[in-house]
Amino acid sequence: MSQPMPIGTVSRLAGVKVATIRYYEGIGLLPVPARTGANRRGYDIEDVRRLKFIRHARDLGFDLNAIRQLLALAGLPEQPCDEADTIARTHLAAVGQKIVQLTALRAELEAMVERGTHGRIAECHVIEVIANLNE
Amino acid sequence: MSQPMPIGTVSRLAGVKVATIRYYEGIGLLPVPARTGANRRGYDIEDVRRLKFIRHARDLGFDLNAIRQLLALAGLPEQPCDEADTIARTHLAAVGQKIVQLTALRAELEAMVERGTHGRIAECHVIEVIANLNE
DNA sequence: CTTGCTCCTCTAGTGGCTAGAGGATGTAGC
DNA sequence: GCTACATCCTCTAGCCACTAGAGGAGCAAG
Repeated sequence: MSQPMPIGTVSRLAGVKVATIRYYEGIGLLPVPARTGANRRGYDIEDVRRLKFIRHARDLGFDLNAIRQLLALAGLPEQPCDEADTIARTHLAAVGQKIVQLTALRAELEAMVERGTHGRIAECHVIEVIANLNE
Repeated sequence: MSQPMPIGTVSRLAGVKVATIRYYEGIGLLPVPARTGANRRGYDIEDVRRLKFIRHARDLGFDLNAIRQLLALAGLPEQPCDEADTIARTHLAAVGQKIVQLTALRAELEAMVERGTHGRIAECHVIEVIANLNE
């Protein structure tokens, strides 16, 4: 068997910070690793794979709860993949919603900023708009 | 002079929750109000205006730090409004950035989800993509 | 043997609130 | 006056996903 890796190595290989790895262990997202004689955590390739999975899912915007479920599913190759699909679709819908919101927001901000930067605060369009927004 | 309003009334008028008003007071965003004999906060119209300003700015996505600056500027009508404009433009740029990011994300999620929901986890496209994302 | 890196644990902070405990006061109806 | 009930008070802790830092132990190279 291969030597266990120290946390710093796993961190580099998986692209996840040392502190974050310990955090994931604390919340039960990563299994508690064996310790060396000097009380250091020892990891193997499987841990690196799991951390990469987590990081990729984070990059895709999944929250840790969703990732917890996805990890559980990934460990059951015979199960149907409906559930994983549902998680992904739900997230996709949320991202779409967010884009819609932000796009509306951007339009409002653009309208607000459009008029030039000249003048005193007393006539400042930005301040005015915020002060008098409908309702 | 008008009677001071209790916090619940201000809350209703400004559309800001009671707990949030107290929170804003705690972080110095809202001036510490006078108290009635029974130790209750007493507010006036000016406080309602300020809270509405804060809420509108929050709705526009400004963070409390930016709002703190905008409030300070709003109180100086003779100052030039460049600074307020800059704050708004900076925020607008951030929103634009976020939209770009989320749009890219959405494309990735769409590609991931596109293939049907059929099959076992072992062939699940969603899990596969997350497990093997580049790098 | 010293320097400097990595590792350990533990605590507290980030932003912007929200929820709840536990108690005092005010108001309305009877 | 009494009884509900709403509203107010303070204080603490929780949310999410980390991050930062203190304070100390161990390990490898020169």
